[in-house]
Amino acid sequence: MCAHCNYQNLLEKAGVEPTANRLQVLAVIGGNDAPLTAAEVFATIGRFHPINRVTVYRILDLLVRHRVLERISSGGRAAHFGLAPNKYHAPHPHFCCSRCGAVICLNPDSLSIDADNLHKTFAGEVDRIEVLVEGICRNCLKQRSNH
Amino acid sequence: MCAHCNYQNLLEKAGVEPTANRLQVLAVIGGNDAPLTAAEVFATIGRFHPINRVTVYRILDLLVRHRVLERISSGGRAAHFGLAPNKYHAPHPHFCCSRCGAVICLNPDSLSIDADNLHKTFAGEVDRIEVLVEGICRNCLKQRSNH
DNA sequence: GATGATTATGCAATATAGTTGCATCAATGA
DNA sequence: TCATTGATGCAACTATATTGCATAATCATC
Repeated sequence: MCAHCNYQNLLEKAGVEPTANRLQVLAVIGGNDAPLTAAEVFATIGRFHPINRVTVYRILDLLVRHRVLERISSGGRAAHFGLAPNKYHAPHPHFCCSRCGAVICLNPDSLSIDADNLHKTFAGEVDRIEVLVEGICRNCLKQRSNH
Repeated sequence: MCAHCNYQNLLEKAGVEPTANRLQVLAVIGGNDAPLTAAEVFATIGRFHPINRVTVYRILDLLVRHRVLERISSGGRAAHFGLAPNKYHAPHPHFCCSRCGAVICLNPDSLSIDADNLHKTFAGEVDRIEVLVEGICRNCLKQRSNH
């Protein structure tokens, strides 16, 4: 767990019951340095506690709606989930390897975005700006040069 | 068709045979002001020419690999496809309405990104930076205020 | 042209990711 | 204790995408 995050508190502040399953989901996601898919969360929890696949989907949905988690579009088919930005976690872009599919978090200040123009001119409501960097990851580059 | 794009040329320059199906796919996508899903491309072409669903998927894949099209992560489940940026089409962010799922193209200069830091420090290869703005579109805002 | 190789397409089956409907269980308040 | 609400489980289902293999079209060579 990150020193600043008490998962129980996070859930309560967001207005959702801190059930055992929800705490599990949050702990698994918070304990990883990269966003995870629903299937990964399910498999990880399932190694120690029985839980239903659908329950995982429902909890992920709920926590995204309550802004505890954020849903990250990964380039691939499955959505990834990470802790939502908050006081202690700055929003940051994600990298997605188009060869192996790995999704990793980038440093919050690796990119800077100026969205003034958007906010001034866009007629809808802007909730979130997601940045996805696509390319070939370090490992895949290495492998590619090995033949 | 956009004045600057001859689809036949686009395909030839990209090194792919300009078959009738490929031209169809490209024309449908190029003729729309917002990126389309595979299903939408399939349905649109299918109104006039018989084509197989799988063929559409394969053509989309091929054209993305050859950088004629770009795959846009839409927040929702289905990928969207638009013309890839080129001399005449600046890369631009996309907006995705979290209520109705609509995906629309934003003005290229509604956002400006500084990626120097990323390029200087990231150990992998960066091919593309995708920006997805999430929120509520104008129409949905209007509907929401109507009750 | 005819012939063989390569590429493109079609079709059926399958895989993957996510969703729905309904039953049950647990917690909460009257 | 009972009724109500919310959380979870389970099975079936939907949407999206992919695979394997057969056929058709195209291209290069004779």
